[in-house]
Amino acid sequence: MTATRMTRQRREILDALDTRDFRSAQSWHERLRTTGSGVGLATVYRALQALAESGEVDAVVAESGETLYRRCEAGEEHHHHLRCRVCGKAVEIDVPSFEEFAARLAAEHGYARIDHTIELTGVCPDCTAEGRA
Amino acid sequence: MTATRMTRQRREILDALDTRDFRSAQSWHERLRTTGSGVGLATVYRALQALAESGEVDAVVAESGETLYRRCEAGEEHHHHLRCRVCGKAVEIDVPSFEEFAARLAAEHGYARIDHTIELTGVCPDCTAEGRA
DNA sequence: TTATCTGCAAACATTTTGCAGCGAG
DNA sequence: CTCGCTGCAAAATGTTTGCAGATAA
Repeated sequence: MTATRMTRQRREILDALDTRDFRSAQSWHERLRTTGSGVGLATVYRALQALAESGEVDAVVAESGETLYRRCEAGEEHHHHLRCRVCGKAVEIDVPSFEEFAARLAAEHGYARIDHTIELTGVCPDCTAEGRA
Repeated sequence: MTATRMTRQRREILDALDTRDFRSAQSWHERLRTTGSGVGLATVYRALQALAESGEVDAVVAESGETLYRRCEAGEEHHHHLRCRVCGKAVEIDVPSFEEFAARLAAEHGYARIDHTIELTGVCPDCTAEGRA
């Protein structure tokens, strides 16, 4: 049996994740240190991985190859994001009928165990205003 | 002014790329060596980068964080892929009206300079048959 | 008690860069 | 002749792992 211990570090990470931004493991770690926590980087990586696996956080791979994490809404199901390339802020969007479309397409080509990723990126209103892009 | 010289290495890389598979830079490099070419790994990275920038190859980021490259059809426009998670084989697909959908959505949220990535993955018929997944 | 978690440092994998020499134009 | 390209090896990045000690349950 695999348990999951709620350690101080784990709690701190969960707390820090309580924002709507997608950030890299390193970024979260930095934020934690700033906030006074002494969590180790490896621990952050391990925790985020575990959380992603159990579905408590979303993970997306950026163009740079970094993996970005963000807290999921509780009980949330499959969804997609529109993320700002500059500040990382993301809004959740609804892609109606896409699941269905993907399934049909997959069947057509004989592919099994289909999965899909839709990444929408742009520059959010704030960043546009500040000319940061 | 920036020129682009057609060297032996560049030609070899372009030739090797003449297949429909998405592969990592390292994988293409390995293939080149097998084929008898002595191109250096750094050169392959630099060439693929340049080619991706000029639109001659497609680049996608895998879940592992690796960047995968594939030759583009000449004059091809925006399109998407259904890629096999096991062998990497990809078929091109058409996602009707998605561009339009993305644009509308972006406007709704005030996001500018929208871009999107749709990655469909699955296990292709061959790999399913061979129980490789 | 004891299996899991933690921190650290070392190991890894992928990609980038510095530099001296080569060679396309 | 020039300036971009190449190979090599070193460096940078992002992430993972081994291990001994700490600690939830």
